[in-house]
Amino acid sequence: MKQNRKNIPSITINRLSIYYRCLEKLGEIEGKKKLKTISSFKIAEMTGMNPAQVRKDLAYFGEFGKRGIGYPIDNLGRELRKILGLDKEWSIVIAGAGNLGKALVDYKGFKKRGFNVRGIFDNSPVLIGKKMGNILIYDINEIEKFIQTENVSIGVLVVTAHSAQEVADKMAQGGIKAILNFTPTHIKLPSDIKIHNVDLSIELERLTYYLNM
Amino acid sequence: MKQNRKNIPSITINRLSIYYRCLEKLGEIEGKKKLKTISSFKIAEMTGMNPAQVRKDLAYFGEFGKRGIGYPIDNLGRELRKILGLDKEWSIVIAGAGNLGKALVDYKGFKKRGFNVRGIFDNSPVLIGKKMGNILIYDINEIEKFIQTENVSIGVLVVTAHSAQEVADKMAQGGIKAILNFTPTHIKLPSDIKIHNVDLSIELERLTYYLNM
DNA sequence: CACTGTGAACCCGTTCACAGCA
DNA sequence: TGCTGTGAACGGGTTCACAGTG
Repeated sequence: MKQNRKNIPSITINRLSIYYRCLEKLGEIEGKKKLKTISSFKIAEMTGMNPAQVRKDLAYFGEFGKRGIGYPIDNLGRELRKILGLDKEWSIVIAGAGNLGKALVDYKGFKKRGFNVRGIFDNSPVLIGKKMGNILIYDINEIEKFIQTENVSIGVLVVTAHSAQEVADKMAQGGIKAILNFTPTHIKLPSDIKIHNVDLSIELERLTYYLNM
Repeated sequence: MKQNRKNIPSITINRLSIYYRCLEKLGEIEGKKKLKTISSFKIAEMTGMNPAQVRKDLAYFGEFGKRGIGYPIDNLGRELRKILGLDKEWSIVIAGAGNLGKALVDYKGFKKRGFNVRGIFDNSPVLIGKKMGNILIYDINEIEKFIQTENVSIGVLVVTAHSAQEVADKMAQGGIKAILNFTPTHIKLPSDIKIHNVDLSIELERLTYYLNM
C-alpha cells in the first residue's frame, strides 16, 4: 500500500468499486479477445468518469499502470480486490426479515464478493425458527451473543425506523465493527463503529426535486 | 423560491430530505407537547449535521426562520414538501419483479410521499399477468407504451445487470423523465433524463474497505 | 438574549497540463 | 508516440464568525 490510506477522498472508495465492476465486465465480455491492458480513458468511458480522476484514484494505492500502455487488467483486478478487502470472507448478519431483508439475502452480488450471511434476526415469533432463502431466522434478542460468538463484523439494519437504534445498540454490544443502515433513523454509536446509511426515500426525493424544478 | 435553484449544492437536496424526516419524527413523538419551533442546533443534533450547514441549506430556498426563535415546524415542513415536490403525486413504474422489486412495491415510505406505483414490468411469462402486492405485472415490452399513455415520470430499474441498458432505452423511448437505477450497470441516456444510481455492493464494499485498513 | 442569515475563509475533491517513461 | 503519475490551479461545498433581528 502506497500511502497509509489517510488523505484519500472517501468517494474514491466508491469509484474503486465501480472500476472493479468494470474490469469484471471486461473479463466476461471479452473472454475470447482477452484484452491484456486497459487505459484510464477506456475505464472512464465505460463508467462515466473523467480519465484524470481514474488515474488519480488508482495512484493513491500504487503505480499499477505502465506509461504508454495502460493498466494490466488481471493485476489491477487483483489489487482492487485486495484494497477493497474482497479477497477475504466477511460474516454478516441481517436484522429484519422483511422484504428488503429477503432481497438482500438472495442478492447474488453478496456471495460473489465474499459476503457470507450468517443469520437473520427478527422479533416476530411467526418467523423465528423459519428459514429465508436457506438462512435461519433467529430471535432478535440473540443477536448480541451471536455476533460475539460467531465473530460477525458487519450488520445490516432493515428493521423498522423506531426500533433501529435499539437493534443497533445490541449489535454494538455484541462487538459489531460496521453497520449498513437502511432505516431512515440517524444511528448514534461509538465512533469506532463504522456506519453507512442508505435511504431509499432520499434517493427518490432527489429525483422529484429535480423533476419539480 | 428564493433563487432559481442554480448554485445549490446537489448534496443539499439529500439533506433537505433528512431534515424533513426529522420534522416528521418530531410531529410523531411530541404529539402532546406540540413544539412550535425548532432551532438549527436541534435539527443538527438530531441528524448528525453541523448547525451552520442546516441554516445555509434552508436559506437557499427562503427565510423560513425567525432570529432568536428558530424555525416554525409546521411551516418548515410544508415548505420542504413543496421544495422536494412531495406535495404532488408521482407515477412510477418498476422494471423487474424480483425480490428487490417486491421490497420496493411494499415499501411504505413510497405511498406516504406521494409515490404511486402504477405497474411492474418483467419478461418472465410466469409472472406476467400476476400481481405483486396489489400491483399488476405487465410484459416488459409494453413498458414504453405504458409510460407514454399513462404519463409516468419515474422508472425504477431492478432488472439484471445485462438487460439494464436495454430496458432503460425502452423507458427513454416512452418518455420517462427520471430513472432510479439499482443495477450495477452504467446507463447511458440523453442528458435531459435524470439518472440516479444506488448500488448495494458498493455500499458494502465501502465498509469492507474501512474494516480492512 | 437567542438564534437566523450570510459574506469570507477554509478545506477538499476535481480537473488541467505536463513531465516522465515504456 | 501513447499513456501514466502528479503538482498546480480551479471550483465547489463546509465551516466560521458575526451582523442583524424578533
